Amino acid sequence: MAQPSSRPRRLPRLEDVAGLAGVSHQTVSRVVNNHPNVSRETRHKVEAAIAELGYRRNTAARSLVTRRSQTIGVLGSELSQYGPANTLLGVERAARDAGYFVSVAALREVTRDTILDAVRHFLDQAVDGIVVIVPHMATVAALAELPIRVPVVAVGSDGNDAVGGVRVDQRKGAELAVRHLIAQGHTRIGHVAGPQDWIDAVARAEGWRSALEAAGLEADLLVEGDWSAGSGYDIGRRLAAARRATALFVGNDQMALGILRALNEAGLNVPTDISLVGFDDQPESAYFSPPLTVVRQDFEELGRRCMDMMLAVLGGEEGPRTLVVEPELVLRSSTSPPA
Amino acid sequence: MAQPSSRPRRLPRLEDVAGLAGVSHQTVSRVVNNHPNVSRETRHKVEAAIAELGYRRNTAARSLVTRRSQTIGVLGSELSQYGPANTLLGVERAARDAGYFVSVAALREVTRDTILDAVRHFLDQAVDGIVVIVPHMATVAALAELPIRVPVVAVGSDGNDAVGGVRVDQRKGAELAVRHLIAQGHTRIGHVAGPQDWIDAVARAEGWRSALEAAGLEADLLVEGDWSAGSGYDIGRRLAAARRATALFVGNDQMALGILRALNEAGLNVPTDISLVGFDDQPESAYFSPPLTVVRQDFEELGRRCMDMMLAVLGGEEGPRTLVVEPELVLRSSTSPPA
DNA sequence: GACTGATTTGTGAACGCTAACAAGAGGGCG
DNA sequence: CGCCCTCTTGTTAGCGTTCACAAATCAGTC
Repeated sequence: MAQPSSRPRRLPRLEDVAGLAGVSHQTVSRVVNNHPNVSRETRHKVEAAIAELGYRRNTAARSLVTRRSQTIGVLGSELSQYGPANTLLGVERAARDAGYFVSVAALREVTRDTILDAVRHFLDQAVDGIVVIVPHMATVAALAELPIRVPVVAVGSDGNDAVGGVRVDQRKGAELAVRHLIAQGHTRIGHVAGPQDWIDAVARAEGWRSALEAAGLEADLLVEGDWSAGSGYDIGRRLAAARRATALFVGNDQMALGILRALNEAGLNVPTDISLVGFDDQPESAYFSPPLTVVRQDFEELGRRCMDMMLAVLGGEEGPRTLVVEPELVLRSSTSPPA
Repeated sequence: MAQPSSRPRRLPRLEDVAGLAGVSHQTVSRVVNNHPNVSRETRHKVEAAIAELGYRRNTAARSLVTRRSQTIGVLGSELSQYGPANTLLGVERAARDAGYFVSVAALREVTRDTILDAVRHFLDQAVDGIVVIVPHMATVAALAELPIRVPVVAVGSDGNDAVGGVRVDQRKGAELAVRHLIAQGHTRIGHVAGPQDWIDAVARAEGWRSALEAAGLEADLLVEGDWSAGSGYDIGRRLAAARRATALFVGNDQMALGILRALNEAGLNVPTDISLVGFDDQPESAYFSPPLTVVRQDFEELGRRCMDMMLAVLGGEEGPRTLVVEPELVLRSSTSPPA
């Protein structure tokens, strides 16, 4: 329990444990690595010595010889936003549970160069795999460009033979939202999209379009924002003046908040005058005025799945290279039949 | 430029570069580490060889001998929230700029055990330092408990000789908010606090109290939430019914959102019936209905400062062990003189 | 009781790097 | 010319693991 009075100047190593247990360093190594061929008795002796000395194996020495670092690199952008942040958390949890370290590189700006730079950073660290949470179109292209020697799993992308993909079915989510509005009797349904260099933004716009077309409705009211509440506000003001739609499918919750604010200022009521559906379901959305009907995606689950796929690849499994998570429609009070 | 047709099976090492440049491996090492005593000519030869082979130094081998891993561990909780997430980003940026890797461990639950577990995780990785973004009271105590051999900087804590501290002056932020309300003529100013096992929550409550007392006003209306919009909503409903205060200083923006929703439902107007000040200033707060007056804290700057302090300590500097960042009051339309 | 095969343990050599020291080259000066 | 000093380069020995192999032990069998 108590610390030994004089602290040794170096951390104990295999050799020290071996000496105390009266075995060779190799035997200790076998115990530490759970090799089968160690007698019960020896194992106990060694474990006792390990406990007594507080031995922990040296990661650097280990990776030097195994050429594996037990580290997963997570390359992310917009990591302060609800979605990416929770995906990161999911990855971290699954990784640490599996005995991996998680190294993070955040991109402030997403360009070919910043991506390559971050990947180099990870390769310098000799990560065993890279999880990419950079939902831009540019990402996949940039990744394909450089000969990475380690497995890569990219969130939001479709998998291919070089890069695994785990994503939420954005298109389906969009269809859920739009079909709900159609079912309520809306016929003029607009879409406030995210920037079209984002994979998800494109997929959501496609889902919006396909759902409308399937119902024989016109898909002609699309405006592009930048995901921020501010851009939602600006768009909301314009839409309030035009009043062409009775319902809006909005690319994310933040823009929906800005739109809500603009409509409110313009004296329009949600949902009576205009219905609104958001996307993501951050915890706050349930407390907007009015509470926002949304398409929910489970980001943490997404992150966990990424890591599952990564572990499978690292384990040499041949499994699927792409994995799709289902979104879910959550009804609240920002939608109602048109007046 | 082009890849050599047959890719070597191993990555090049010092020896390979040395062979190509016609020098010893040690000279190459000197070039790589920017040692001064290398002739200009040799340096050029070596650099050319490095470039030709695409040599990158092996981190594991390097840390094995230097006993330094060039890695900073970031221990965080609530990392999906705006504040902690941005602090992490600040740390990451500063760390990567300084040539460090950033390893993350996220706590799902903050207890003595989970903290110790994560610290052990980092020590196994032989991190050079640990940045702690776990704004709970329990943190400092838990950290003090175990003999960590590396520098620790904790966000939100006051520094002591064992642990460096970088924090925003929460108390001052609270005072700014409350003084603003007092200046507008409010005399019944309540506080919706965060959980009192959070360092910041306590400091904000203290600031609220001290500002009121300094003005000779009663500090008797304090309710405790859990930071979430949901708890803000519940509290808001109760306060709307009681109507004891004409202004509320709210512990964070999310709770303010919930309160806004509750007051709205109750038919009360903000700011006419009740003024509201939030804390943090997440980007959305400017688009609440009405836009929220807040105390802003610069989380990314906070993270950068953490890393600055860490680098100073790692560099052997004796500098200050505690660092305070100033908050700022941002006026929007959720505050006005009482009716 | 020697032979076979499996199980358990030990030995030596990497892994790729840096630190410490040694050696060689060159310059200034008496 | 010889001495000392500085600058540059090379040599050797670890750092703490794991891997490949060798050796020792233990049964079981004829």
